[in-house]
Amino acid sequence: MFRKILAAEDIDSIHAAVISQLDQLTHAEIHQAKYCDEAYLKVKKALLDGEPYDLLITDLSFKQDHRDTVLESGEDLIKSVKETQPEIKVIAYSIEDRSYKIKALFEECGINGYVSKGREGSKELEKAVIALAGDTENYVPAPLSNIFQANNIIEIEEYDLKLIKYLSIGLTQDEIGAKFKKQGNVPSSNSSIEKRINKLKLYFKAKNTIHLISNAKDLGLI
Amino acid sequence: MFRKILAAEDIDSIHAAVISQLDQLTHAEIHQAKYCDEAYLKVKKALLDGEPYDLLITDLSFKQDHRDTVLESGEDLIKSVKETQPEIKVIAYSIEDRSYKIKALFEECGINGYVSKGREGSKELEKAVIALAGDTENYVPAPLSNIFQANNIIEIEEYDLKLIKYLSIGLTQDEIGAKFKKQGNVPSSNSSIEKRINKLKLYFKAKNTIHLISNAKDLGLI
DNA sequence: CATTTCCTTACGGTTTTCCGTAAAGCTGTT
DNA sequence: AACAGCTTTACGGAAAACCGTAAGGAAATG
Repeated sequence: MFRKILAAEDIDSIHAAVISQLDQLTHAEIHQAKYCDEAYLKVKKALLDGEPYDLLITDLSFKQDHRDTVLESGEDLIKSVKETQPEIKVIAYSIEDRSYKIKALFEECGINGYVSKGREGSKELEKAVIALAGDTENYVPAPLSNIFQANNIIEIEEYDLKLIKYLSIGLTQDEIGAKFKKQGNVPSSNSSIEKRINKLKLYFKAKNTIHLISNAKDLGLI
Repeated sequence: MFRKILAAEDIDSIHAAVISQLDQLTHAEIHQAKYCDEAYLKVKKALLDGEPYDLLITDLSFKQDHRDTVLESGEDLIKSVKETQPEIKVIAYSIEDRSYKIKALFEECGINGYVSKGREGSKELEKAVIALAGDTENYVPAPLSNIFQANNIIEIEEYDLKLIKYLSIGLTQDEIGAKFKKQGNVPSSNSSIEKRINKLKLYFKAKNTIHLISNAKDLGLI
């Protein structure tokens, strides 16, 4: 079983529930964080002190408040943590239930378990913790186990999502190209971006970019 | 203080936290519901039995699952409950933090208190419960108290709504003009439509039309 | 190593949007 | 009738998006 657990979550109600639950389930030392940055610093410090966490349970979305923050989302946090301490186990605990998003979490952020907040969230969380405490490498809840079957659903990648997001916040294709270049993200040429948007328009049966973004919003992609 | 409280919420973690909190705070009989329909039935039954609830605390969004449901959202639930038992106090407890949405909850659903889930959600909830238990009619958390000041009301007419809707389904400004002409809707010239879109962009602080539609969707206008 | 294939980039021409200015029309006042 | 104030319409140039075609490059195949 785990010895030292960090729970990152900004909604205090959930926080309280998760902690009391972990307390009953394990004998671990349980710490908490209400901000991504805070969580990251704790992970880092624990590692330096030679007493690293062996499990991180984190939400994905954190509200912004007055504080200046470096890490803005659970995804950012997970990536940073996994860079610092690759062997740590991470469970994402979020309201998110879109399978392609969850798939991306496993593939791009390297999470080891996903639990969807909901009517049976606590039970699922418990199962995930127990599974990962054993020798299970990745825990995917049963109803989602199909997400890794090859070509199942949409083939929208991180890149497309980013593109759509940038469009939706009012950036021009030029600006998006510049942004991608800065991020070292390819393809980044105006031409490619244009082409990609075109593909997306075909895919989503949109007449123009406005329509595309409108559809993407309806589908909950952004 | 309240004697009988119903808490409706689908995320079990939050549920547990809210209930244990209410338990400590009040001597009330506390019931729970994980579905809108379930909550509504409980309110109705309690009323018929002559032992009505005097406080309902509810989330706004409930996940869909296998069940067939009549009421699909917290708003629906609140409206139905207030019709059935107008004097019941209702606190909405949600992640929502857009002030115009919250304002609408007070004005259209008749809620008596709003608490935003977040880092201090529990404390706020406690304050709201205490305030409403006294003779306070409506409890609005301090950071939102400005939402009822007149001048931030949105002045969007039917015409603008139609315009935004047409844009969102991919029509060009030309096409929209033609459509308006056919409907005998003025103004219908390209120039006027252009100008109107411009005003809307200013109003919604949008950089371009894509951004405008994106914002309009976020605001729930369409 | 040559060839094929796929992806990225470049470019030119057309359409649509964007933006400012100005004319035309309508209304109410003096 | 003259005038001011407002809305609608018209128009022209700049910017951005749209669309097709083609060149350049990298990886894969034989």
